Amino acid sequence: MINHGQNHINCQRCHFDTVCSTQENATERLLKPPFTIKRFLKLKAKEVLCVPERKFNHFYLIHQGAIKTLQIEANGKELIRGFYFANEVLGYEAIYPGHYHFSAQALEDTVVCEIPYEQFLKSVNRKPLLQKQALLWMSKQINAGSYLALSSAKQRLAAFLLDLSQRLETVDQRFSLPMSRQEIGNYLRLTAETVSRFVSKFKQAQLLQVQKDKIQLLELEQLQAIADGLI
Amino acid sequence: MINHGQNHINCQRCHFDTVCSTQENATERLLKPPFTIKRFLKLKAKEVLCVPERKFNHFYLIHQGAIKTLQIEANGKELIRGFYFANEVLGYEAIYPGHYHFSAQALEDTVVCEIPYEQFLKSVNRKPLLQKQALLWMSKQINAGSYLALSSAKQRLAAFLLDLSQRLETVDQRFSLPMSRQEIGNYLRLTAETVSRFVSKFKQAQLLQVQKDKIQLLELEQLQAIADGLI
DNA sequence: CGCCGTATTGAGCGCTCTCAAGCTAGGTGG
DNA sequence: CCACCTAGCTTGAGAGCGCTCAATACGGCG
Repeated sequence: MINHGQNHINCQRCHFDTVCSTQENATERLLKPPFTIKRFLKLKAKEVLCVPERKFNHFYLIHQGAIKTLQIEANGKELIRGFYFANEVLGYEAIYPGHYHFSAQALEDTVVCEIPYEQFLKSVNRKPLLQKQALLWMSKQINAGSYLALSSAKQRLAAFLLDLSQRLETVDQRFSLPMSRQEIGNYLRLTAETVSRFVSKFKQAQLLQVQKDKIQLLELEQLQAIADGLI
Repeated sequence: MINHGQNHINCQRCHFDTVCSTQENATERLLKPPFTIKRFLKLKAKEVLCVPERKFNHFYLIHQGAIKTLQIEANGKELIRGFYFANEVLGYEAIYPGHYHFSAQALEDTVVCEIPYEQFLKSVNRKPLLQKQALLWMSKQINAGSYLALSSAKQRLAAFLLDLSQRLETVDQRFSLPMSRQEIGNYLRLTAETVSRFVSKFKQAQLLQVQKDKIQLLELEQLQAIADGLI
């Protein structure tokens, strides 16, 4: 089950710091009704955060862990729409339809912060800087996963790995893949076998080291060249 | 060359009506410096609206016509990122990087309205409703072209045609394709030949009528079923 | 009418998928 | 401690979808 609580959370780098009651001074807090603006949810691996058709009311900021969003196609296939990691926000895509049209599921033990949209809107109206920030985040989201348009499996996989290594803010490009080969393939429109084959080829070419979910990118420039279709 | 002017433009359905000087009353106008908030640009077919690396300062609302955005990949291939039609806005994706990372080119004779971003931000701060609208539009943009993730050529093409027929607000699903087969393919990650082949197959199956760029969708449900991977 | 760019259609190839058989690592129970 | 089990990963062989290359048809325009 989802565990609510606020202990041991580091809010220092949160996008929503200016929305957040913990960041506001006493005067501001007195002007507002006595509710908690944010709420933490602790999810175990594989736990579901939201389901399709659920009304959109909240953003979810990932504090720790990883989330995947997915749709079930009419033909029954699972289609992964995105991965979300620490300091990223889930929910912008649900504003327009007014409901989530995807499921969101934790890939590993994860802590998210639930931010009421209405509260966010009110906060935005009082804070021009937050307004500007919100447009920036959403603009960033529009550009997310643009490498999915690349034509070959090799290109998309190389671009995906480079993207991960950036977003996970790794040291030495060393990180754990929180998702399975099947999930990577599903996201990149490839089969798990094809993902596995190209990971092996990259390993053989000494562009990376990999052992199950432990991976380290070694030759960033070459991987980038592959993503760019130059190799 | 780009022709500036404001004659014969219908602003009734514009997203930005509340930003627009022509919509504001005299009192509001007196409070502001004497500049034109919006400016119309008339583009001939194939004319370029913006180029990569140009600093982002403006949204472009398409009043009439059609625009494509494209990038040149490192390997020299043209990659079409999106099509924009009447009443759609180009530019949200450039907020975050701070510059356009694509070219935008008119597919046919086109009229766009240039809206300064800074002006837009100021307007947003005074108008909570516009604020809410802006988030809606950007959210919509995040979801745009989601059918590009579909796995087969047939699915993507069917979804594309259905998308066009909606966005062009056609009568009887009858419309003109403003882009070439090559451009469709380029957007859908297919070759022009593959596009042509499947258009022919759809025609043969009497799902649509087509003659060069004139097209009429006949069997929407069947096309949708194809897009859904059910056929 | 002839020219040229675009669209169509065909034949063969190659990349990615499908299906299937090992392999590995982690967990369980004797 | 090890045999066993299971889920996910790897690797191989063959098939099929979409690409490449090429020939032909169409249509707009000078």
